[in-house]
Amino acid sequence: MPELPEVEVVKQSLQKYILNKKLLKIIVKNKKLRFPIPKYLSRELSNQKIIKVKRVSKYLIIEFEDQLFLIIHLGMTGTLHLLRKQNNFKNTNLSFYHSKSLPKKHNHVLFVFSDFKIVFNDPRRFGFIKLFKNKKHLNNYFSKLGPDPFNKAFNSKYIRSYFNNKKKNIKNILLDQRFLSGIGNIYSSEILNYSKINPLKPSGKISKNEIEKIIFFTAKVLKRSIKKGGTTISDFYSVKGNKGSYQNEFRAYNRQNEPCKNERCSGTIIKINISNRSTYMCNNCQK
DNA sequence: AAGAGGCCCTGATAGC
DNA sequence: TGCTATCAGGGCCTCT
Repeated sequence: MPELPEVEVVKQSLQKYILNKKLLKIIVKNKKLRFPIPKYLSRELSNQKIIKVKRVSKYLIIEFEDQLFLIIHLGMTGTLHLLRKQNNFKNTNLSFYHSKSLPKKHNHVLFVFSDFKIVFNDPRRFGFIKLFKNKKHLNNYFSKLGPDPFNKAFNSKYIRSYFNNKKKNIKNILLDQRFLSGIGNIYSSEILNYSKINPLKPSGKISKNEIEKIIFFTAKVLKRSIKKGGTTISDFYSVKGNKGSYQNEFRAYNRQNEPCKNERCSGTIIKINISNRSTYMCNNCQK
């Protein structure tokens, strides 16, 4: 599910609550995720202070003191939820935790802080959590990823040399995290519709002008989506439980049989299948 | 060696 | 209040 904008939204909301806070402990309710959650996680991270919250590609990186780096990938359906502690019962010591959006099932991990908890929920279990004990191991893990779309390294020269005679179609290239990190199935369709490029076009045949469009619209689409709180199709929420609204601005994704929104285009959005994934494109202007 | 395809998993929805 | 098939935001692995 979550692509770069959604992970960025989660990062920004998460950071408000956990930055400079001490994690008391981690409770693992169900260790079965994409990779099993290691047993030593709570032991290593208990009573450690969080000094930085970052996003790299579709990964969240929570940095603790003493070179401990916790990586969270949300997979298709992973979400983080804030549970606030509230003391609303006068004359008693009773307290309860409140969340705006916490599902009842598939709450895998609880990160416990002094007056709130963060819950990692993931029905499909494609998400995962990893711990790296020094920066070298962390950097090594990310070394195969292509540039972030907002990084200057994602430029015309880099793209041209990467595309160099490649036969792989442009849609699959955009999804390839070794080329560019952070784009997924929704935003690849959006970017190619704005850029008026056929998703099946071999990347080696993409013109210099089209490369400029890809750079421009990638930044435009992703920034706009972050501004709108990401895309919520069914179950994406910020840590605070807010839904995104970028789905209201879709130009291609989920719009089959509807008119293309590009200026002076009378085409229709169609749904095609590329490598077993739905792809949306205009049958007129995406050449 | 690049590229295609299978697979991991649960839940929602459509059609019978 | 059935059953079955299909599809869903990702990415790793294997095979050719």
